[in-house]
Amino acid sequence: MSFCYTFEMSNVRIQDVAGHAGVSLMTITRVINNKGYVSPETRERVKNSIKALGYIPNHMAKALKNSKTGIIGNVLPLITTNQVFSKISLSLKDAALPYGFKILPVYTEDNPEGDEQMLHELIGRMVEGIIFTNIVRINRKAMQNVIAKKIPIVMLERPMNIRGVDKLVWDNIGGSRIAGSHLLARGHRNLGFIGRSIRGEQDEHDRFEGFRQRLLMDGIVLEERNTQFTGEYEAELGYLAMKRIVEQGGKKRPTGCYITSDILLCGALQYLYGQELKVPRDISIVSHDNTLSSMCCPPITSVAIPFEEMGRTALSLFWERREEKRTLDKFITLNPALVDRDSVKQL
Amino acid sequence: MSFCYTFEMSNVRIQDVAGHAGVSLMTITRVINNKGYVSPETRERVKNSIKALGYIPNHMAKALKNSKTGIIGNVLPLITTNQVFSKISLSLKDAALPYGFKILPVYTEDNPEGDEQMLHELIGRMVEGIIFTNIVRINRKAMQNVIAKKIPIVMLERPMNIRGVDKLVWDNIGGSRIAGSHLLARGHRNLGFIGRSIRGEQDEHDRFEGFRQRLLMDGIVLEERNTQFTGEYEAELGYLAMKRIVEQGGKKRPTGCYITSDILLCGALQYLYGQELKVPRDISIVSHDNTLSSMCCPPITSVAIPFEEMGRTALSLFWERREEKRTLDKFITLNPALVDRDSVKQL
DNA sequence: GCGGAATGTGTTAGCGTTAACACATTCTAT
DNA sequence: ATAGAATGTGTTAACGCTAACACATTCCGC
Repeated sequence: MSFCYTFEMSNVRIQDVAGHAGVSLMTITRVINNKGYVSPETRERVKNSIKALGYIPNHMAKALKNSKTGIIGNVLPLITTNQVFSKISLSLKDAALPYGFKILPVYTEDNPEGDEQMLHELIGRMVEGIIFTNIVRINRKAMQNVIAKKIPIVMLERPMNIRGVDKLVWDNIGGSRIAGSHLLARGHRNLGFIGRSIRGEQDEHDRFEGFRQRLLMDGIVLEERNTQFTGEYEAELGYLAMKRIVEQGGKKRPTGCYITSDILLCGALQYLYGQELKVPRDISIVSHDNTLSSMCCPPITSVAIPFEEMGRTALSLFWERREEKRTLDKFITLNPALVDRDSVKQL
Repeated sequence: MSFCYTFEMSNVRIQDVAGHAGVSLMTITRVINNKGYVSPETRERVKNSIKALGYIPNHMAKALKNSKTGIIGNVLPLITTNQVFSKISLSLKDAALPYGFKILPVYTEDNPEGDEQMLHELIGRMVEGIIFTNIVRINRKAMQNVIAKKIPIVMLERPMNIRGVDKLVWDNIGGSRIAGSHLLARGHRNLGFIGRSIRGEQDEHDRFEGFRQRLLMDGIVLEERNTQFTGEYEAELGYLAMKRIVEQGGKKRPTGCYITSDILLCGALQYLYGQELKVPRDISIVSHDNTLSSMCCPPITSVAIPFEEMGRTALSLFWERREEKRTLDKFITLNPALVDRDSVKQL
């Protein structure tokens, strides 16, 4: 009689707890949600019943009843080699915590139908906000349907041109300018550039333009043979790009080079390693992203993406629209900073 | 009258579609779920109404009604530098697709209370299975509560010793033996080892033991000064470990070295780079994980974790327990394979 | 021409939860 | 003493969906 077994029913409902504690189910809700009046004794009894039965609240039922899930969807491309995405996702998760929200990552399939399905997936799960990471080309109509539902939306890094959403990017032009300044400040005049593409997304275009323009400010023109566009972020393409720059340069090869992605950087360094060219002895290098650059041989000076600030800002944008009913779109640009790892030689 | 506006109500319910199409709501369900008889004309009309109203099924309500969510929880540690976890998570996602399941990643907080909360979170979301990645020390009682609910559970990489769950690991002993064999086959006799710890998790212990034993088979004893345990997977610690091995070895420093993690590898390579020691000219290296090793300078021969197979096997274990009502626990060990990148010199 | 199957649609109840209201009882201020 | 607030608990209906059942109508074989 006084033995207290833990009954492990497969599904303990509030109703069951109510029966066990000898009260109505509303009292249980009140204890769980800390709402309304419950006498201390009853509260204690209910708490014991909850423990005894191993009751676990059912989020689905709660969500259905309250139209609240406490979930923000995070749409991101599925790439494990590029840590940029996972770092952003992580920063979002951390930033969401104080607001009492959870981040639900979902991956783009990179086709218009998949987009629509993914958005339906999110809406169907009753997310209360959506944060898009690095998504450019999402089905426009599907997006507008979501916006019409008044769900706060934040677009990170590569926002699409659409109204009713907030945009948050870091300053790729500024970051690349900093990279250029750093190389110039240490006396480099003959410079190279390895990036993904100019005919691509805005961010990559900006990284090229920022660097080019900074050089121009000092009257330096980026030579065509020292400018390599790879088309994709792949180590192998970085390797080939650096190979071309070195081979085509001959004696006149650049003394310094800016590489717009740590993935490309890795490949480029592999080529240099094979050629017995040392950094920064034989060539100075600055990269962008600051993800893998700390792990490279040698560690590379890199333009750091402000991940934490990104997460925090994204969530405050979400919150403003949600709680403060802001309807005006915001477009925020964060400033990157250089992490110096001495991969640029003083000439 | 014939104009067809797209009404963007914030919440279109089946009921609304039913009203629009002039049928009862059951007919709508039948069309959506492709169940039961619906005449072609009615079906067409319903489909049009669904489109016109922009109806999106509510997963929460569905889940509540059907006790089915189509979601498998994936518990994993939150580390962005180590790609092992994200690669496993990705392989699970891909493997889950043909079964019609989605993977919901949740992160461990690394404290017993957090564990319990996280499990409650998953149960509350009505996941139909849980896959633990690299989780050793989870609140035992909380785990048993979950097992009692008959939710299929698979533990990957570092399974805890508990009944009622399936375990899936890769052969760390075998993998390290392969690493040893590779170095021995190319004539190396004076060998080094850099790993995390022997007093730690089983997997790291196995990686050490496998390597040590393979060497012993050829009568080679791993010298203590050539054996470095770092305690954590951090690049800096790999750097220091390699530094010690090289400095303490002097002229007798090892000709080859096995490093049990790509993170440690990166640090070790940075030290070698700084000392003008080239791989494999001055020292040969084999690593474990095959994540960053392809990005290193130079690319490093590595024991590859069979990520895809891991995902597929994990899901078939889940499926067996679920559909085929298997109750006997399974413990499966997968075999790693060496990816040769010529970072070991023939002596 | 009639029983049984196939076809097509509707009604009811309930998944687990909680807001809104209702109803007691006790306390407080005048 | 008594209105009104504070305290404590219960009842009802609904969130959006679908299984189970009910009820038509048409078709087919003998």
